[in-house]
Amino acid sequence: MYVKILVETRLKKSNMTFTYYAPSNMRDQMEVGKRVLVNFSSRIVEGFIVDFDKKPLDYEAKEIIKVIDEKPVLNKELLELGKFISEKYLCSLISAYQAMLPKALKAKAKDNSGIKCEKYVALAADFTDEKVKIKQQIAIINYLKDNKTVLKSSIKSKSSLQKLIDENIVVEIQKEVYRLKDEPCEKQDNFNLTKDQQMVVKSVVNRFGTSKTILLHGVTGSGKTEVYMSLVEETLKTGKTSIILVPEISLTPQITSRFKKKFGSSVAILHSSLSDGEKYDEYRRIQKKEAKIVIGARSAVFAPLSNLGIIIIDEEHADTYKQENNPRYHALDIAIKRSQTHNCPVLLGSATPTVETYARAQKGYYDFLELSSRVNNRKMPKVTIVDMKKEIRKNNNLFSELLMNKISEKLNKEEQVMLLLNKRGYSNYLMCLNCGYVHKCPNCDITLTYHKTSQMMRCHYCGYASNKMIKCPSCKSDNIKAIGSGTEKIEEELKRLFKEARILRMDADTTSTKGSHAKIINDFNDKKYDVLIGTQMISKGLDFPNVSLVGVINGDTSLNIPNFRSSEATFSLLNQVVGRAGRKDVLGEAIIQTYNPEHYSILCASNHDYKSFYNEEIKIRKKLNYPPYCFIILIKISSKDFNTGISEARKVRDYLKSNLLGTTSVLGPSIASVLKVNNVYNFQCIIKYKKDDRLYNVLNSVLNIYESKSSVKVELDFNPIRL
DNA sequence: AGCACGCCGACT
DNA sequence: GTCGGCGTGCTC
Repeated sequence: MYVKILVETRLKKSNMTFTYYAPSNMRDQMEVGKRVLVNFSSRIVEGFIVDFDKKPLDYEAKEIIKVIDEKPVLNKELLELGKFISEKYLCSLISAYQAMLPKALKAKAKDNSGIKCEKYVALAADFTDEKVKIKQQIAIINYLKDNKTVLKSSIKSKSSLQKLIDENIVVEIQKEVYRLKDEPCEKQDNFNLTKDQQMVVKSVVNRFGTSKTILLHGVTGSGKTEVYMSLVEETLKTGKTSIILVPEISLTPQITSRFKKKFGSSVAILHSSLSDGEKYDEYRRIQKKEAKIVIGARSAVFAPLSNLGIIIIDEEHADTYKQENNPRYHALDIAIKRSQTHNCPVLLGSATPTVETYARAQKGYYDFLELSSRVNNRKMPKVTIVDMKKEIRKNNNLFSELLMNKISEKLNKEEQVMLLLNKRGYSNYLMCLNCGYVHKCPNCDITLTYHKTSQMMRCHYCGYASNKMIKCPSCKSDNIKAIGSGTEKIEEELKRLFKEARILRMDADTTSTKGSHAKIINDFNDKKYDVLIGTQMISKGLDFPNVSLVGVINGDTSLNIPNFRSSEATFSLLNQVVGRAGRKDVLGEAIIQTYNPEHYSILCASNHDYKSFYNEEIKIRKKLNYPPYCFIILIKISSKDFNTGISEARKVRDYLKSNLLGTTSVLGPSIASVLKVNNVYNFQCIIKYKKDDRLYNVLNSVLNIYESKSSVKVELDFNPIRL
C-alpha cells in the first residue's frame, strides 16, 4: 500500500506530496489526516497522510517508519479548510495545516506534550474473594466494592495491592487525565435580558440553520456579552456547538469566567498562556465532544467542533484576528467559510465595526442588528477634548490643567482613574542636544526606545538592547535629552505629582510573565491601586466598576501613523477606552488630550458617534480609492542587500503591471514601514483591484519565480492591516 | 531545513 | 594537483 504524505518543506511546490510505502502490518492504521514518521532527505520528520497512491514507476518509495496518531488530527472538514486557506492566501498546504493545529499536534513537534496518564485500580470483573484471607487485602477489596475505580496511589498498603493485582483480583486501568483541573464552580449567572437584547437574540435565533453573517453594532456597555451567552444557550438547546472568538483571551478574563460559570465544563478555553500540554488537553476535550463551547483567540476559529451552530466574533474590528505571519489569514474569512460548511450564522459584535464590515452591512451583504442604548439606561461618559497646543504654552506637555484637577478630584473621592498612553518605555529616543545625534538600532532602521527602569535602550522590532547613552558617541557631549514620552515616564511623573496615590502600570513590559496580566487586573479591581496607566491593552474588554475617569494622554499617537486605517484605529481606540469610564452607578468622565482637537476621529469619539465617523471616513476611502472600494494586496520584497532588494522589487512591479488587467493598479516599489529589520531590507509593492481574473495566476507565477531564489524573499499579504 | 554536488581560489 | 569555500538544487 502506498500513501501520499505532506511534509514540511519550504518549497511552494511542496503542495506536492511524497509517496511512501506502508508495510502490511500498518495498513489498517492508514487513514487520511493522521501523522506519520518518515525518512525524508536523510532526516526523520513527521508528515500528514493526505491521500492514497499507486506504486510509483520511476523511483523506489521509502517505508513509513511509524504511524503517530490513533485518530486523525485533521478531520475531513479541516483537511478541506486547509486547501481553502492555501488557495485563498497562496500559502503552502502544510503551513495551513500547521496553523490550524495546536503545537502538540503539529507535524514535527517535540514530544512532551502528549497524553498524560494516571493509574487507577478496580476489581476485576470475574473476581472472587474466597482465597483472600489477609486483613489488609480484604480491606482493599471492600474499599473497591464501594468506590469502583480509585486512584492507585490513593491506596496506602502498596504490597497488598500488588499481590491482588498479581492474582488478577484487581485490575489496573490507565486513564487519560487532563492537566487542567476543572474547578468545581456551581453553574450560575442568570441574568435578565433587556427588551433590546431579547430582540437581538430572537433575530439571530431566526437565522439559525443559515450561513448568514450578521453585524451586531452595540455601543460600549450595551451588554453584548449577555447576548452572546443567551445565543450560546439557545444553540446548546438545538444540540449544536458554538465558537466564541475574542481579540486576546488574556485581556478578557471577565468574559471567559462568566461563560465558565454559566456553562461549566462544556466550555473549553483555548488560552494563549496555557502550556502546550494544557492546550492539547483542551483540544482533545473538543475532539471528544466533551466541550460544546469553545472560547479563544484567532486560532480558536479552527476548533474541531462538529455540528457548529454559531460562530461569534467579539470586537470584530480588532486587528488581532489577522495573523501577521504566514499564513496571513483573517479569522473572519475562516469563520465565514466554516459557517457555509455547517450552515450556521456568524455574528460579528462591535461598538466600532471596521469600515469594511459596516459597509457590507449597509449594502445588505451582511445582516444588521443594533443595540443603541446602554444597559439600565446608563449614561455615556461625558468627554472633554483638551487642546494640547494651548497647554504647551502653559508648559504642560504631559498633563493638562484639567486632567490634573480631575485626577486629584477622583483620588479625593476614592474613585479610580485609568490613563492611556499608547507607547511603552520611558521615552521615544535619546538625542544629543549638542549635535543632534540619535542612537539607532544597528540591525534595524529605527531609533532605540529608552527604558528607564532597566537603564537600557531597546529596539522594539528586533529586541536589540544597549546601555543608556550617557555621552554622545559622535561629539562626546553629555547634553543628552529624552525626547517623547512613554508609559514609564507618565508613571514617574504621576508619582511625583501625586505622592500618596497608588499607581499601577500595564504594558508589554509589565505583563511579560505568566499570570501577570490577571494579577494586574485583579489588583486594580480589588482597589489595591488608584491609577492604572497603560497602553492600548487597558482599553479592551475590561470592566472596572469603580473607574470614574479615563484620561487619554495623547490621542494623536495612532493618528500620525501613515496608514489609511489610522483614523479608524484612532476612533476605535478612543471610543473603546472612553467607554471604560463610569460603568456602574458612577457617572463616567473622560478627557482626551490632543494636538488635533478638530479631527473627526477625535470629535466623533468624544460624542460616541459611530455613524458620523463612518460617514466621514467612507467619503475619504472613496476619494482615495481604499477598501471597501477596492481590495489591497501587499507584496513584500526583502533582501539582505539593499540594491538587490530594490531592483528585484522593480522587476516584480514591472511583471505585475504588464500581466494584470489595466483596471488594476500596481503601486511602488516603496520602502516598507521600516526599511531595515534584523539586517534585512524591506520593500513593498501594492496592488489595488476590484476584480481581476488574472490575479491569482499572476501572483502564483511571481511566487514560483522567487521560491528558489535565496537572496530575495517575496511574501504576500491579502487585505493588510498596515501598509 | 540539511546535505550533496559542483565549480573556483589558495596552498602543500 | 588537492583541500575546502559556499552557491544551487533536491528531498518519495
